[in-house]
Amino acid sequence: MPELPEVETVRRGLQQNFVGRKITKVEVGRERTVRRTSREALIDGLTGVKVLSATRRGKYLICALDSGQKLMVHLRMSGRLIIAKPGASRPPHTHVVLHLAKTDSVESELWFVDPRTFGEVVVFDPDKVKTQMPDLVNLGVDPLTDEFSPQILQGLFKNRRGNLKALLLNQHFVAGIGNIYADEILHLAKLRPDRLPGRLTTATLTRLHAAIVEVLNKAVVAGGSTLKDTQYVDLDGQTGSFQDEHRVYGRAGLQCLTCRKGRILMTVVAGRTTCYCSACQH
DNA sequence: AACTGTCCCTGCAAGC
DNA sequence: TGCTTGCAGGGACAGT
Repeated sequence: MPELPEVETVRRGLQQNFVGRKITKVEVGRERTVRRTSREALIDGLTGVKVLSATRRGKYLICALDSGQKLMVHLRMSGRLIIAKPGASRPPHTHVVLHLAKTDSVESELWFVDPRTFGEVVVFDPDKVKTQMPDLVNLGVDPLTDEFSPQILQGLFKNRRGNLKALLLNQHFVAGIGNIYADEILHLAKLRPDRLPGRLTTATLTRLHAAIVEVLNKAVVAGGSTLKDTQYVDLDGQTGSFQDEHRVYGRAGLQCLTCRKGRILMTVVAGRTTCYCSACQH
């Protein structure tokens, strides 16, 4: 499922294949994908417009447009952005198609494909972000920015109750961590998912901070994780390889690869399937 | 206020 | 074999 590393990989693809190009035509199939506004709003907002940049905040992709508006794409569970040649056969669940003007005499299309239809495509006015995109305003710190430090983490976790994993998954605190990377991060930091965030020492928080940065950066280098379930691929249709480096996710019942002593347990924490080592996570 | 549970949706896999 | 059932999960929202 697209989390920060997958979204960052897609962003890099957009940088290569989408930024600088002009959108000549917009097709919207399923209206649920544009539910925040409307089919007409997306078509009006994108037709004839040039793309200036592709940035990311947490799991949100944001492209600045020469109209002054911005394009937001969220892949949610099963969304994919694919660059394709005009006329290529579109996969099932291709809900939005952007036709791009020729560059170097090559025409192409950007497809938004999303079987589970949780994903979203929106054009919004940056001046009205508070009312049009409240979730974007309430987003926490992005862990791959310089702003993210052990001190910031300490401030966010201070006096927090609930459990550690739920806090990692809460996008209002740290933005971009989903279920897979939360489990991998907690394993690397040697912390149980049910630890109390407010009780962690400075040394432990420093270790957790380092684990967040390390896991996410390694996953970005690997091009994200592709699972059987959602078949995440990048803009060119390439799979990621970080699933080969997973140490706990999807390994329930197996021996721990890190300590070789414990077994990987599977429980439910914060309403999500959770895998951790019974021996080396405390 | 802060935390937990439910829902949205489809494809796939397990079980009868 | 062919059906039904359950599960996967990001984030909004309702409930406690």
